[in-house]
Amino acid sequence: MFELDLRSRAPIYEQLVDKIKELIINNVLKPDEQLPTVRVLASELTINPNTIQKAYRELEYRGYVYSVPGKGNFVRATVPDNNAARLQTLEREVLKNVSEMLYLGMSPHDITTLIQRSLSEDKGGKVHD
Amino acid sequence: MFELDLRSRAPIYEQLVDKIKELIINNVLKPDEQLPTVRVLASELTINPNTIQKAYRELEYRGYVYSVPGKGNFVRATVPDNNAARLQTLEREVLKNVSEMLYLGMSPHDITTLIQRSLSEDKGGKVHD
DNA sequence: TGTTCTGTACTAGCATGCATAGTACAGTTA
DNA sequence: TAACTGTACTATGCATGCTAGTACAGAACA
Repeated sequence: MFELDLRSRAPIYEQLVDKIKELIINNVLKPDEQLPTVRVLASELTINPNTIQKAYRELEYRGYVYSVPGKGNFVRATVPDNNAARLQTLEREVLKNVSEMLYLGMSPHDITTLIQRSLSEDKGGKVHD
Repeated sequence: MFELDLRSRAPIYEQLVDKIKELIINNVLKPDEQLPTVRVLASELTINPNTIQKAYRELEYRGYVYSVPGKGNFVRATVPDNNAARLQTLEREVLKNVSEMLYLGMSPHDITTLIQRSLSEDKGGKVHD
């Protein structure tokens, strides 16, 4: 399903959360689609099932996944609702990154191009199909 | 000088690195300006001097600071030179953040406005004549 | 019904890393 | 010389990530 960097400083469960969240955002994992079971994914990635479960619980807490005991974990159709705080964090992050890009010598024009490209390349759930 | 979040999951020395780097990028700390000494900053923030030193060493390794034994730590005038890899990381990060902003319902127009605003608000740490 | 899948909830142990305290030494400056 | 500076150690306490192992309840199905 994806790769992990076991040598990274970032905890495995957090890498899992990040990658799965990304797949959901980019509509690779569709709403109500079942995720791999805890045990299956654990044996595929050769890590401990507890680590997978920790990632799934975190994803559920953040509103990206719901779990049905006895059945499995599934992609939530609705977008998490505390957008305001999250959006504010994202904005700050982007501003900081843009500042550093300028500091490192990237031109405002190239930065604008980068953003426009990402806006038109949106893989979002509403387009395609 | 700044505040720390002792309850954060992020290590103190890493918060220090991040904040000082930000001050340098935004030209609040000018080139060749002396940073607070290890011991002074430690007592101001009521943390251990070793933690400050760890942050300063990290900043030196990343090219933002140089240290003169017996004198102190100073802001480096030149921009770090392995820009390519760092810029690539920043680009990926920005693309990911923009994707999530779209997913959370922010409009492309608002995102564009945000970026343009940050580009014109540049505090010009480095002028690339 | 019984089997096997699913999620969930524990305990325990190990390794790693952060932060601390403490001590020490060399270079710089007044 | 005295009082700064950075730097380099050791040792300790503590939190956390990850693992192993065990156990139990709900769901699906032959």
